[in-house]
Amino acid sequence: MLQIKATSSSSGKSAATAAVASDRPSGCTEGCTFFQSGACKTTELRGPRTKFARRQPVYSEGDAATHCYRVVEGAVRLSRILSDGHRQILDILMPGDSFGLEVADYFTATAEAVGEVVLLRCPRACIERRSETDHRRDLLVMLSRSLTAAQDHVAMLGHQGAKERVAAFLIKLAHAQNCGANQPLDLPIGRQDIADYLGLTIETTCRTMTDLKISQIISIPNRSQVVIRNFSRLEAVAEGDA
Amino acid sequence: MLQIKATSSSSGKSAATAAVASDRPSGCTEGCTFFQSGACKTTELRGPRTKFARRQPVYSEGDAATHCYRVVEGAVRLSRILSDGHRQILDILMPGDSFGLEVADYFTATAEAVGEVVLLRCPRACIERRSETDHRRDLLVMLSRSLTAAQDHVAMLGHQGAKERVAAFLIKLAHAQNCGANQPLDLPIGRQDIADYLGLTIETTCRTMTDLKISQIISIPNRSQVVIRNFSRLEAVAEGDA
DNA sequence: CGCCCTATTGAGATTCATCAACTGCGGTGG
DNA sequence: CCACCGCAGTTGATGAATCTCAATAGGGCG
Repeated sequence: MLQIKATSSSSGKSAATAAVASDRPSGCTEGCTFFQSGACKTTELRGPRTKFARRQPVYSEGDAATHCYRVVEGAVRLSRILSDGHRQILDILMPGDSFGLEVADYFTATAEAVGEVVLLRCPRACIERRSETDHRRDLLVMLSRSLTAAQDHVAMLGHQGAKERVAAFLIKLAHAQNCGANQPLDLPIGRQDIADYLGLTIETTCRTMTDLKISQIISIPNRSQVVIRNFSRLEAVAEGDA
Repeated sequence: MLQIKATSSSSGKSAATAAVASDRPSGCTEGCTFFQSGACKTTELRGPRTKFARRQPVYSEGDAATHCYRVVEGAVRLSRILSDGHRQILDILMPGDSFGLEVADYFTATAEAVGEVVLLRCPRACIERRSETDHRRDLLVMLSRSLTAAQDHVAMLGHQGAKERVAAFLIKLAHAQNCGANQPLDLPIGRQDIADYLGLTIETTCRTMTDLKISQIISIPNRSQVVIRNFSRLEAVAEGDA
């Protein structure tokens, strides 16, 4: 299996290279809306932005946790390389999602831009300093959401088969994109990434998708799009009523 | 397979029955040290305590999230029942661990006492009200720790085989109990619980443990204890160098 | 046009789940 | 004290699902 090794040196300021706006080391000031609308997925966000190119690491596992981020445009994948060389994708972050919120000195996962990505970037010092209740609360909400997502992930990996996993993934994507039946659904990541997210091999992922295609539940116009033909049958597959 | 159905009605105040101390609905006051020493695992904690008997639910999935908790004595298991009836244990909480911190209206998992358990119980209103920076920060630390634990869990379930999972579980337990080689390690939960935590069947869990025993890596004096004979070999197994 | 990379399909090996039987221990009651 | 029961754990045999290795296809780009 093709294993994607860490695509960057694991040390140091991987994020600094593509900074678009200067980040004042003392924290984001009046302009920054990082904490605003913590519960809102689609908001115009002001404040220092940073752009990342395809495959560029935002930060790597072990880097000093100096900033936290929110996705404005594009998608980011959170992953870890396990000791056996395999990669586990912990989360796919879409616009509105926050990450890097760990209250720890060093990041415990690697964050990489999937395609072109625009991020809102907030120095950790900012969080320490800002004591306004609302901001703190928003931070709690974001962390809490990440926790629930991780627990959902655990539940899925624990006792579900390949069909259930792939179906659940497609449904989750459809919800995130607000995409109904018979509308094209964009896959933000490739097959290998999907496989690493679902804890499967790329082959099993492929086969399962073709099975769904043969069953007329989805169609696959091209490699980066899927159309859900029959939502309820897809949901049935996700529930294990295959 | 024996499936443990939710052991309580899924509605309402499952936690109230065994309350030892009265909980003032307006929040825990001066006496409560829920937030103190958020980073410390072994601390004397003051404040309202609650005792739970073996198998008693602390709260159930779907209950209103009115309180959060910290384990003082004993162990608590966090679990979900999946749509196919299977159970996934999300976490085993030991003394010092906090849970129920979700910033949501309803709990997304069930918490049950494994044996006799003593908990510290803090009304959610308390969190909303207390704006002291340190408390907020402690809450963030606790949530952050839960998130990292869940991500570790995901990484394990994603790409590891049965041997790796069981070995990693034993090592994790040993660390939690500060237990070295050739010392008896207490298993706080039974085989079925271990299996549900590791995403395996009880049979596979058993077999894997006997394999470890045959390999002289561990010994099993009785069903609730394990002795790690060779720590480094166990670690090797956990890393996949079986 | 040809190359590269990703995705797909095929065949065989391996692991784990499933179904089923049995063991060992603790408690209960004759 | 022993017989019995019940439960948690263990072991065995089998099959299904997934991984692995290998070959092929297809799309984008110089």
